Amino acid sequence: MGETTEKTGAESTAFSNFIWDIIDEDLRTGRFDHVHTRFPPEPNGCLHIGHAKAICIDYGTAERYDGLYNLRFDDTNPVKEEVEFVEAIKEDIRWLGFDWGEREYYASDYFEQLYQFAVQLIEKGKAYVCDLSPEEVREYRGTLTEPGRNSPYRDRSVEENLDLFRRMRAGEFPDESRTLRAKIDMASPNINMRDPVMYRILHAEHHRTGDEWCIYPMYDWAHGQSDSIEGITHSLCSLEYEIHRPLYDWFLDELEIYHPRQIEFARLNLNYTVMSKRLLLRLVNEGHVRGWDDPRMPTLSGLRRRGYTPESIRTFCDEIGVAKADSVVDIAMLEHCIRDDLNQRAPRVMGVLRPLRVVIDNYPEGQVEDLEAVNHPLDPGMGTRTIPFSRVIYIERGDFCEDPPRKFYRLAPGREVRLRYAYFITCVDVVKDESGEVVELHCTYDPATRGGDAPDGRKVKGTLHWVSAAHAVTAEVRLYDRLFTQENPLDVPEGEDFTAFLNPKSLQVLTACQVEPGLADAAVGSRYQFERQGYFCVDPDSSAGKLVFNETVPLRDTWSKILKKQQKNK
RNA sequence: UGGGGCGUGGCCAAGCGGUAAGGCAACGGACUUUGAAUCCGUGUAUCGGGGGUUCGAAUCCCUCCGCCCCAGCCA
Repeated sequence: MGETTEKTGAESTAFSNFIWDIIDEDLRTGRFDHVHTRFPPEPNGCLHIGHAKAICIDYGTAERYDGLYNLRFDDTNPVKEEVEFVEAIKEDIRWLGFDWGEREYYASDYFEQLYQFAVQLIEKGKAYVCDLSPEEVREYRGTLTEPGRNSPYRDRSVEENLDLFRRMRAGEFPDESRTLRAKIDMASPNINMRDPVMYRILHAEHHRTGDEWCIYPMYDWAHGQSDSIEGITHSLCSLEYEIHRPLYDWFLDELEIYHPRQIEFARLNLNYTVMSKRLLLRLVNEGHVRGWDDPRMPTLSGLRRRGYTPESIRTFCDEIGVAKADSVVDIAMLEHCIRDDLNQRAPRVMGVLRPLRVVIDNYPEGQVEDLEAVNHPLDPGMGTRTIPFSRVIYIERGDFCEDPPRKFYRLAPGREVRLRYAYFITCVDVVKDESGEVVELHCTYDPATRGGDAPDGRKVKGTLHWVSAAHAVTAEVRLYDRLFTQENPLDVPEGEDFTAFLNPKSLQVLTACQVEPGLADAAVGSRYQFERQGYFCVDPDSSAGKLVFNETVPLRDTWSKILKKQQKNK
């Protein structure tokens, strides 16, 4: 992002993190003379914003040091992984703005090499075929406080192990009947070192290798060697792998192959949402959301559909920083990033979400005026447009109050306000239905205030957005709120489930919204600021004649704070 | 409980022995044809607690406390 390593002192301080400190040191001491990273997703689900953080760290670090980065799918478990996810993941990463070029790899590319590595370990007497059942393996492993016991198959001869392992590969044994295990130390205080499984038998079809294999490497056995094969210098990963590092070191050292340096950082947590593929999958499968790309989901596809820009997500990832402390980032930080980005780039339009009909009594029947409006008050380069004005318009229901509270400076009986880019109007009458609900307003306008300025210099406090009733386009607008009502949805009472905290009002659909006519042909994905309301994005559900908008994020709303304070003081 | 990590204002997070950056949030005010944006301003931070070393410690040592992770033939 325009950052170079030649920064001023202030900038380089602001952008430092402990990973870069380590890499600086590695480069200085000559441990490495370049930087090559990788992002290693498992294709078993969609990427979420937590992955975006990891990608920005992995790829951003490589960019910072003018190095390379790989994309490698950790596809070592055929029963969980699907091609659809590899495609979705690639799309998400590209959308985020990263290009891995030709360096797209798969752990499955290394299956044969990994097999040969395993044979090497067997030959060194460092791995053995174990016939213990899954339950027995668990029993033999011991507990956190008690050491494990050696497997009775631990001392098989090299020849027997070689033969058995070959036959495992040949498909002679059923699933779960045997495993290949590393011979390390069943008494290690680090449970990962208690003869971990390297291969398991899985008669399952793999999305890339088909039925070529019926034994598959465990992640722990595949990961470090994959990094080594690819010449990764800095293997950046999340904290939970820290305790696996001794195992990765052991494998690499026993194999005597190139040794990357692993550095662990804390994964991203956001309040009011969940960030695990398993839970996200449940939300999808149980129908709590409409899919992985539901705009309420923290998935990249969801955020994209919601209207988030890739730039805003990358800025967010930069701003939250990188550290080793577990933390929960306030969703307000993310919202700030998208507002900041959209404020600069989104053209402004007017759209009335909850229309209230207003008749301007003294405006000539049948007359239509084209009024000029700027597309972006901060960027004249974005040009202007015209908006039709006529005798009957719609304003926002919330912009009228019959008995206004203090400091309410919108429309009320007898009050004058400005219609943006149009005229000053004064409310002269309120029409209600039998139930007492306001259904229509009558106003008068001041012809001298065309464009929104009064020649006599009189001021109005309020400016309202509006739309001409005869010209407006009807649209559906989907308003979103946080998916969960509780900051930490996982902090559930006994017997409860995180779904208990699902926010019933996370989606609100408004079907009778009226937007300015220029929006009729808005392209799917285009983003706008509906003035005084928020940022909206055209949803793919839109079709010719049917516009659907997603609310990306509302504008900050000082008035609602004032109101809340007033009510509290009562 | 064994092991591995982590604890800096409400939330992130700099800091690496010389006397606590920045962002978000919050709260004032200015400005305003978006109650937006923008601009100004506002925090006594027990640097998890307690000892110690030092002229001087968030930074070094000791100790205690709290939180997270590991007992998948998941990744």
